[in-house]
Amino acid sequence: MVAGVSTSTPSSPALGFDPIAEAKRQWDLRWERGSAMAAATSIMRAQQIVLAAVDGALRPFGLTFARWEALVLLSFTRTGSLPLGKMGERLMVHPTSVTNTIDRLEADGLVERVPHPTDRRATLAQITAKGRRLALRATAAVEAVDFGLPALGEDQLASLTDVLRHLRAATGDFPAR
Amino acid sequence: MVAGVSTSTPSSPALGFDPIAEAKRQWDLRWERGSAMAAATSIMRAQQIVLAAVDGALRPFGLTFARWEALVLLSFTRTGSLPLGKMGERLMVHPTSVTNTIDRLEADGLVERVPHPTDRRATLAQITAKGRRLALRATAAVEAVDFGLPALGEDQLASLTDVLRHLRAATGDFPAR
DNA sequence: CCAGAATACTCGGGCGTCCAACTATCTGTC
DNA sequence: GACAGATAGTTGGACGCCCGAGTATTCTGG
Repeated sequence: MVAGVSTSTPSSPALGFDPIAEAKRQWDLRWERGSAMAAATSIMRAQQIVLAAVDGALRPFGLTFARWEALVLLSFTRTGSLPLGKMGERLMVHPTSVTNTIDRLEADGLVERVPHPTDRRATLAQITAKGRRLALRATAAVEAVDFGLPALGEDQLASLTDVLRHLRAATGDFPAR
Repeated sequence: MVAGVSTSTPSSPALGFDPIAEAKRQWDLRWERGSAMAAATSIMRAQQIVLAAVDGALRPFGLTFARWEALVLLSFTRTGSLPLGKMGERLMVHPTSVTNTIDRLEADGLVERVPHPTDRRATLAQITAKGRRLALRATAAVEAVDFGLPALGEDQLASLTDVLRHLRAATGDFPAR
């Protein structure tokens, strides 16, 4: 988790109000930076929602968001393989997370570990034929739920991605140029 | 973890480009809904960034985002206590997560479990004096890092919260009215 | 050419989140 | 008043994420 495997939203809306709006109201009464508090909390919650929707769509295929992302990344490459380190960079996760993800994909026969041809330190993850087939079907399912964002229009999606790109750039996700 | 305790961004920007922009480019060549893919991925990554920043700020106090949120929620109430179930609703997390969070806060003497006065099924989490003191100091630290969003302006924060509110409303986080 | 630094990956541990299942208790209805 | 159903919380298991530390290999400067 950020996050384990989840299928649905944790709790039903037993509340009669927006919990984040309420938190911001309370916050503004006492401290500073209420807007940042509300935005940060919204991001945390949005991640839960997206993850739950996508994981739910992937469950029938025995995949999770993390494993599916790795599979798709490999299927995008020319050779169907990538050093684990490169995968970590592209997926923006810690090296140990890649090890974990590939462990599980390999156990399911969707990926194979093969030695790097020239660098004996490195290991390549190679997608299998079975992995390619599953990736295609799973991807259709993820598209079908619109990545957990069916409620947003094209302009909202663009706005979201744009604002978050500023955040990522400032945090060093990629050279701000 | 959603997500364990993290202090910094996982990998340095060894890449010369934006991984999400690159993924969208590749995606648009093959499938549909590239905008949703990019937005969803951005949300996932933004959550990691925010969590890492806030957890880092809270580390000196022995707290995490989840535990700090719970502590602040209790400190906002009139009596300094709340049934665990209510906390789950407000924090928008699964009941078992609340149990876990309160377990750890209680182990540190920041919270106490007390029986509900009228409902013997329920348990109240009661913030202690020590908990109140720590919450104040920890909150200052979280404000100091701007909730992990120092790069965003007031308008960007508002835009972000607004778009994500649509998403949450559509997903049933609260009555859309 | 070789020692020290850097890089690639793995292992063990900790944390947070969810689900399924279970116990205890309350509530509504006949 | 009794029973079925709903509600509150916990336990055990699975997953993903991170960090610190350790091994193997490659790179680099004197």
